[in-house]
Amino acid sequence: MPVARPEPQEPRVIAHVDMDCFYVQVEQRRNPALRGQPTAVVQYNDWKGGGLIAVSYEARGFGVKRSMRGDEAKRVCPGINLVQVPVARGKADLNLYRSSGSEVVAILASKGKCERASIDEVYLDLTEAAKEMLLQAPPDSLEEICMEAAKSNILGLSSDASEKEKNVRAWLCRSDADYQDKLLACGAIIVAQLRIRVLEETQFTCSAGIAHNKMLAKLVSGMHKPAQQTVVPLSSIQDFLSSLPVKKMKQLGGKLGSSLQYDLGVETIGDLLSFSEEKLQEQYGANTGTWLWKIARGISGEEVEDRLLPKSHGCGKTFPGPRALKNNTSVRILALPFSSFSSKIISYSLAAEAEYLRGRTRLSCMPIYLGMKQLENTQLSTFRTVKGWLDQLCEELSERIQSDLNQNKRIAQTLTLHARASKKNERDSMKKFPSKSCPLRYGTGKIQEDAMKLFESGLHDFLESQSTGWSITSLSVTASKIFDIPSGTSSILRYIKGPNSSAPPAISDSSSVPEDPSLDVTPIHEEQCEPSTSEKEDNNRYSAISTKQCPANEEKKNSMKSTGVKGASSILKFLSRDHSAHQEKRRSDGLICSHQGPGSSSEANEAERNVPAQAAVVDRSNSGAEPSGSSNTWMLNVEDIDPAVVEELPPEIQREIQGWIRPSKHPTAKRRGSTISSYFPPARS
DNA sequence: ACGGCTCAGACG
DNA sequence: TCGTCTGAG
Repeated sequence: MPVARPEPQEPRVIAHVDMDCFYVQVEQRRNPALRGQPTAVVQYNDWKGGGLIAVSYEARGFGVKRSMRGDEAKRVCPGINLVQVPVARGKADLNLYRSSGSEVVAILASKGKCERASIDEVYLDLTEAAKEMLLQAPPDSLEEICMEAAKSNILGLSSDASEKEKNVRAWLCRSDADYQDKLLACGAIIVAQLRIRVLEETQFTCSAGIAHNKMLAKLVSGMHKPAQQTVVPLSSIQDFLSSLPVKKMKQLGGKLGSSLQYDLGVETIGDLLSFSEEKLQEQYGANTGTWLWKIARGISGEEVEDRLLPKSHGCGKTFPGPRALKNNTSVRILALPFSSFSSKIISYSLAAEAEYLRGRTRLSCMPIYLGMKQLENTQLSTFRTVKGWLDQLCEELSERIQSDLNQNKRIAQTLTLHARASKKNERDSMKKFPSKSCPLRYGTGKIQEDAMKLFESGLHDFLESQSTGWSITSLSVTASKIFDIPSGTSSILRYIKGPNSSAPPAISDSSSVPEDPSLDVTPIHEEQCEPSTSEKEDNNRYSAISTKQCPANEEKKNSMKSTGVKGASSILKFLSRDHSAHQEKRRSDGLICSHQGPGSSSEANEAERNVPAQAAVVDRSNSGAEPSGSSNTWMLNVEDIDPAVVEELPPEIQREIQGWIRPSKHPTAKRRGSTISSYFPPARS
């Protein structure tokens, strides 16, 4: 539900910039032959020509619409070019569009506060820039208003055909306008210039709205498309809103808007004016009521956030209808001679059969025994299918958070799994599959492992001790709670490496050791992708400690003393717990609730939930040297830090490491002694 | 059995 | 806090 924000007293200049059929433009830039042609971007071409997700304006002229199928589009526009979105790991891959969007954001962020609102939209707060212009070079002093600005659409300005551009110039230069509209005029000129820069530097066109708040800017940015901008002068607001259908207002496109129509008889925003704030609050609660009252008057206090990057990364795929992940996709029928389901027909998956034929599955797993055995078997098989997809999704997610780490120095702290599932022939089939989350550990393999555990946990809750006939219709994994890594983190590195890297490592007994070029660091891809999927060129080159390859503790200490410690990788490796111990710990402390059979008690489970386990150590020492702003980053989970090793470090270093640790808020999470058990605190006070 | 895949934010 | 729900594009 929307909520009202206190509005700033000072007038603001806000712009909303919206790329024109963005995915199409990205494809047109990649293949210029598509320019000027009716074109649409589709995903999943196999079923009815795929679904359209972007349509060029030429194609729109033929009546092609978003959310037509490809076949349908061909019907109304036989000449249309259908471009498929890239596919990777069996799913749509939007990275091309994401990175193209970033190009645009980088330009638009140059003139003021910039908020990335979606892959192809931003809000700008141009207040300061507009004030500046009004002081330094007001529109009426400019001998020539830039062409693009003169092509603006001014809401409420009489748009007589040939005179329009002249009128617009006049409006932009009006010396008798009130202050706020003068600011808007400056904003319009700035936005026009920005849009030209975007076109020049990216070849993309965009449209924009310029107004005093986000709501109005957003409302008009799409009013004149493509490649145009629209300004909302103060005097035009009431007329504009009064005739605006409620459903057009952002946040009112869904149930709330419908409720306004059907429960209050409100058809336009203007109709809202006849309701008192109290009445609206009574109907929709204090927050939403006030919000409604205000938006009816063009008031919106929402600030433009200073944020160029997304707050979360998610990867998902749906498995609609017959493609649902289930144990009986291809039906084999087997009548059981004796079982509790003796009269029933049980199906099992082709995958399980194939496994059996390959000799990978033991006979006892095949459905020749009792009903229960058989159920286990079919579930195992479904798990395998789910795991396969989950692994794919996690692989993509891992890649995305790693490049976020390298390029933006941000760490995600929470991993969430969501699924949709349905039960066959169950009365309670309305029940939803619960989402589950846990602390996020970096590394493809770890993410895959944790995601699968989360899935099992969710499935357990979903099934509630029944276990037949379930299927999965969607899967997604999300990384969220993303924080900037604080700068000045690794004094430990400087300390250990010495003031400059030529100095001997202070921590080592042997005083002079040649600098080791981090050979012992294992790239995480190699570490964790056993079936070696097509390894792409690592332009996101990050490295992580491989716990697998850590020697045992004693050995580690010795190697530390004898060879010295060189570089972040060695240090992190040194700090980390050895792999088998780590595994034991995980099993006993249970970062994620492990699957519990029906009837097993849940109190232990309760105590082990939500144990923070994420930490990071980042070597930013060379980040200044990297021109791209991307530098190698080493990660270490705090749970992998060996407290015994830490104890041997100098006190100030110990203190620093302790500083990474935040006490668990969960008193039930019992720890032994000084076990490091918490996670790296986010960057801020 | 079809709009798929993302994102953000509010609420309890 | 986590999980659910709404809404947007």
